[in-house]
Amino acid sequence: MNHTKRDANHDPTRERILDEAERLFADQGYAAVTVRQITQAAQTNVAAVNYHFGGKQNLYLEVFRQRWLPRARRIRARLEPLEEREHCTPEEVIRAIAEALFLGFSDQEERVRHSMLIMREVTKPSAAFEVVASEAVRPFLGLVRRLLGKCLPEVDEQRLSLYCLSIFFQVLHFNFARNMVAKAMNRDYDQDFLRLLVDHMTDFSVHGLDGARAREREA
Amino acid sequence: MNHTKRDANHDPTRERILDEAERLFADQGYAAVTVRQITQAAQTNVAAVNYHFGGKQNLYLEVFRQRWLPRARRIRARLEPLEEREHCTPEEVIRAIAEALFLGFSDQEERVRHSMLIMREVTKPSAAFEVVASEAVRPFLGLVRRLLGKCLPEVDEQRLSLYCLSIFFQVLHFNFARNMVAKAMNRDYDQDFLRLLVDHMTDFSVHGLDGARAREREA
DNA sequence: GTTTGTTCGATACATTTGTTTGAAAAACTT
DNA sequence: AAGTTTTTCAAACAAATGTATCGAACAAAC
Repeated sequence: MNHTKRDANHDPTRERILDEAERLFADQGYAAVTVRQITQAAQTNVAAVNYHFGGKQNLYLEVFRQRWLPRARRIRARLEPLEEREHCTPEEVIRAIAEALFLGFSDQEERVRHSMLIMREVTKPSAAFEVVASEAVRPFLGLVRRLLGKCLPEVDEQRLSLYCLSIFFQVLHFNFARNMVAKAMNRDYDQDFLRLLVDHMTDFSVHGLDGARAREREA
Repeated sequence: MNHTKRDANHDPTRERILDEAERLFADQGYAAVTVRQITQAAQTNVAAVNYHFGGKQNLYLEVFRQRWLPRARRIRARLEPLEEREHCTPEEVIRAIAEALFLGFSDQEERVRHSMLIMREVTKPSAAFEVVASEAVRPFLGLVRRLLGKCLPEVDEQRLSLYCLSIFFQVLHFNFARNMVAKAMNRDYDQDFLRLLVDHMTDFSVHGLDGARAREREA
């Protein structure tokens, strides 16, 4: 009855399991991770997963609900100030997106973990996909769309969506394919490189929109 | 005599296993697929995988060697005519890339399968990654770089690499995240939509390069 | 101190996993 | 047609997997 430790958010074991589970799931994917790996990393017993989460599958979902989604909301919140402004340029919007998704994490490891989990869900949707799509991806893309739409009022719906996707995909991809990028660029993925990526992304995408703006001027 | 199996050259057990294995691995990932699923789909015995390939891991590698790589080479071959031409515009290069990666497959299912396999290797590199990277990705990016470099002779190395990656990532992503795209665009991923994507990709990326061209003119 | 509810951990359990085996069947060679 | 090699299959194997059980440890309430 009493909420002694029932405030699940402060149960150390539960928290440790969530942390390690997120790390391992991001790193290896759902099927490749075993409950024993998780509990061993969290320095507890095999049964702990079933006790606290009722099974492996539910633990996976809980990772998204309690770890991934809050972070996604935090990232999105960085873009909301732009929405209140009366006017902003495409460059400002795109740079804000790039900065949010490249630099909006507390460290590199968190950024990679976050990107990996979403990429895995896109690659092989599970029950978590619905949650992620409706609670994070759709609102985020919607926000981006509104922001861009405000700058480019004459661009038609479909084209606008494509621009949003092109921008979003580039950032996502530069985040998650960092091994390939590091190899292709022959560079470390350090903070400086991330800043370079923000600049590149912004430059490339702002000009990418020029087609739309030219079309707009004609109309 | 009843040689229903041996004489049909496209029906030998080995080929069927490779086909079904590729389909399943692309669909679910290495760890999530069981040998029994594969052999059942290929209408043969569990032992067949070990007899023909020496194990699950090696079958996975063989899928890349015998199915994925040849297809990747075929795709790349579509770009090679451009290299022989004395001069070509960025638009021609980018459109050729988009067309190769969007329309260069015999059907939609093959395109999706192909994209999924590479994305999975990027997400979680296995022994196959080295093969894919050195035999397909590196040569492809190298070719794209040479083609773009020919059009934009004054752009520095690093920037050129970033442009190549931005272009490559967009196509890859539009290919593999088709569920998300279809949902965001509220459209089917049919042939018409692919052609629309080619146009968008080309338009967006050609303008994306304008920053580089402007910088080039200044120099 | 006793009770009561919660957390934890060693162990057990039933499945499922990839792989092996040995013999039958088929295909090929002579 | 007989002999040899290659291929297929059912069954078995050990290891690993997710989950369930049950009692000990613990903390708070009485």
